[in-house]
This record gives sequence, C-alpha cells and structure tokens, in this order.
Amino acid sequence: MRGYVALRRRADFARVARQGRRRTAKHLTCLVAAGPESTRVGLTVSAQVGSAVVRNLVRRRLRAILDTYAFATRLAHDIVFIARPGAGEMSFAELRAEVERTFGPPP
RNA sequence: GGAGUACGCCGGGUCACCGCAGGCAAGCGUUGCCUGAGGAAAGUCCGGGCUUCACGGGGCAAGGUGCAGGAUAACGUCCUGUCGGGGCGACUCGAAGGAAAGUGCCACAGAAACAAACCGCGUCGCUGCGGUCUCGGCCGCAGCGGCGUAAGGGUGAAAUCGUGAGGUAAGAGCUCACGGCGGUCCGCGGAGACGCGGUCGCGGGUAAACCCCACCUGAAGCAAGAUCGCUCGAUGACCGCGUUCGCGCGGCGGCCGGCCCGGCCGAACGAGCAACAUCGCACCGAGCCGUCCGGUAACGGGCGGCCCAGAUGGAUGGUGACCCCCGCGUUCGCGCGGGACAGAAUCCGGCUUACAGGCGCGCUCCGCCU
Repeated sequence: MRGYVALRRRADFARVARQGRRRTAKHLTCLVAAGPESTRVGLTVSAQVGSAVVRNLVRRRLRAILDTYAFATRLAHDIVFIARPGAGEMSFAELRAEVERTFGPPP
C-alpha cells in the first residue's frame, strides 16, 4: 500500500507548477505546493527524457523510491517530480540521491 | 568441411525482498488464488470489422490499381505460374496494359532525333574551258539549276537490321540464301498470361511525360459513438401572382459535403457546456493450440482442447544474488564492463522499417574422404 495518492488532473499539475516551491538537481526537478487533504504525488516524464522504454524505466524507478517514503506522517501537500533530459542514463542509486537532494531524505 | 540460398523459430533464466493493475472467491475497507507487452506492441503506408452522418438516379471531375489464374472478409497482401533482368547453380529481383488514338519531349554530340537530306553518289539541262574530228557530234573537267538515291561520312543511349550474292545510271530488305528483334494474320498446344511453327515485309525511343483503356472508391473516425446532467437559442414558419381552397406557377433560400444535369424541401429541433461515471472495451473472435483430410501452394474443411493484458497522468515493475551469453584483462583462482531493436491503448489481416546473439530444417556449388 502506497503512502500517497496519485495526482491526476491536468489542472492540479498546472497549479503546482505555478505556485509550488522548486528545487532542481541535474536531472530532476521537485515542486511542492499546499494540497487540499491527503498528500498527492505526480510524475512528469516528457519525451525529452527519451524513448517510451526509457520513460517507463525512469517513472518506475521514481515510484519505487517514493514507496520508501511515509507521506502519511507529513502535512497535506501536492508534490510533482519532473524528470529532465539525461535522467534515463542514471543508475537507481544516482536517481535516489537526486530525490533526496531535491525533496529530502526519507523519514 | 567451406561458400551460398530458401523457410521456420527463440530472443535470457532461477530465487529472495518490496510493490502495481485486472479478475474470481471469501469478507467488509483486510486476506487468498489466478492472469498481466511484441515480433515488430513501432512507422501509421494499405485493406476490413465496428460507429455516426449521408443515401433516388445519370454524367463529369478527383484519387487508386495495372502480366495470368487462384486464395481471402478485403487489399496495393499472399500463392502458383508466364515474360523479362541477375546468378555456374539453389534461387532471386521487376508499378510487367497501350507508343500503327493524339500531343509533348529526346540533354551533349551530330547533316539529321522522325521523316527529312549537309557532304557524298548518279543522271539530265545550260554555260565555260580543253582534247578529238568525217565540223553534225563525241569525250573529259569545272560551275549553276532540276531530278533520283540513302550505299559511304564523324556523332550519339538510340539513326530499323547483320554477312554474302544478285541487281542498278547510282543505289536501296529492291530481290535471294543464312541469321536476328518487335508486331499483323493463320494453325497447333495451354484455363490463361503465353509458347511453338508458318506468313506478311509493317515498326525510332519515352506513358515513375500528358494521355488512352480496363477495374475499384459515399464521408469521417473509438477524442468514432451511446447513456445519464445542465444551460441557451428557435418557438409557429419566406415573398409575389392565380385559385374550384386541394393546390399550381414564378422568385428567394436551404439540402442532395467537389461540380453539372436532375430532384427534394421551406420547418426537421438546433447549439453550447465542463469534467466525471458507465457502456463501446477486453472471455467468444475472419480467435489460439493440436491432429486428420483436400489442394503443388496460398488456403479451406472436419474433430478435440483452450479462454489468452485491458490502463486512462496511463498497470505489466524496482532492487539484490546466482547462473547463461559477449568483450577486455588475467597471477587461470578470478576481476571489470555489458545484455539487440524496442513498451499495448477500438480490434483484426498485411506492408515497411529496426534488431546483439542463437537454434532447427531443406536445397545448391566447390573441396576432401569412403
């Protein structure tokens, strides 16, 4: 059971992009904004990152990393991670390090 | 054994921990079980199923296809053949109808690129000069003009035949012998494309140039579309003349999503909204597997078995270990790096393109052994 709900609506993504606090690493950007109730997380992996196979790999690795975070203990936030070009060339450990750098270490 | 060629297929495996989606059971927000990417899921180039709209007909336009027969739901696909090109061969490649319907084009070179004639060859007439002489003429040369000819001439991808002989003023497929390409007509064979033989003595090439001929094509697409909801608009129906009050004629407007002819209508409700939910849509299909039969084959039929992803910010995974394969290094213990192309979105049949490594089976050529 994941500790967060998926962010789905296009309007929510746009709101987080406008209002959210932004922290950027070499291949990853993290945006955090206040949310309505429970914590919601969205992932954006555009075609700039690579082919469909590479995009799937990056998205699945990000989900696996975020599974280790216990969002339920935190306040209600809407969080969006945006993969940047080159994210597909990183190893799993490197990607996890970028998540910790932009969002913070797991509790 | 080497080289080649055709067809079919695989395209990492096991375990552990942590997760996701769908389904079925319990059960009530927990647990168990099952299933979960490809041969190309890709490019979106064809063909269909399905959906909505349109649908009386004729013609034109536009687009597509183009050897024959067959297969198929259909196709621009596939199979078997034919013809032509390539290869010693197995085999392979080909938008492969029509150039005696018309038009256009044929670069450079060349006289000339399609029907004529620049040089040449021959002949006739006139003029001039020379020779001879029986003083009429005859012969030779040159120039001009007419006619005949396409042998010879350099070019070019291509100038309609090649060799030899006859023939002629000179020549010519003009005639003959042998040979050669396309076509006409006839005969034979074949279901047909076409093949073989004879005949005529007719032909520049180019149609992925226009074009002609034959055949095919209603439009848009699953963000199609259906259901549920809300809001808004139109809300009494064009004009004139005639009328036996049914309607008729003319105009205007709309429709028959290209245009014309021709036809129909003048009130059928129409438009917008923003997401979401359910359906479409995911167990029953041009379905998959096995087997037998028919067929050269594509394929068809019978019998038995199976149910096989279904998301919608988009599941099908992440990490680690071991094994397998490849490369490099190696002190032969192992160490390091890597694992092709690529990720379903309405579903099928094809085509095209990408692809590390590997497997099976048939055939051909060469070499060696027996």
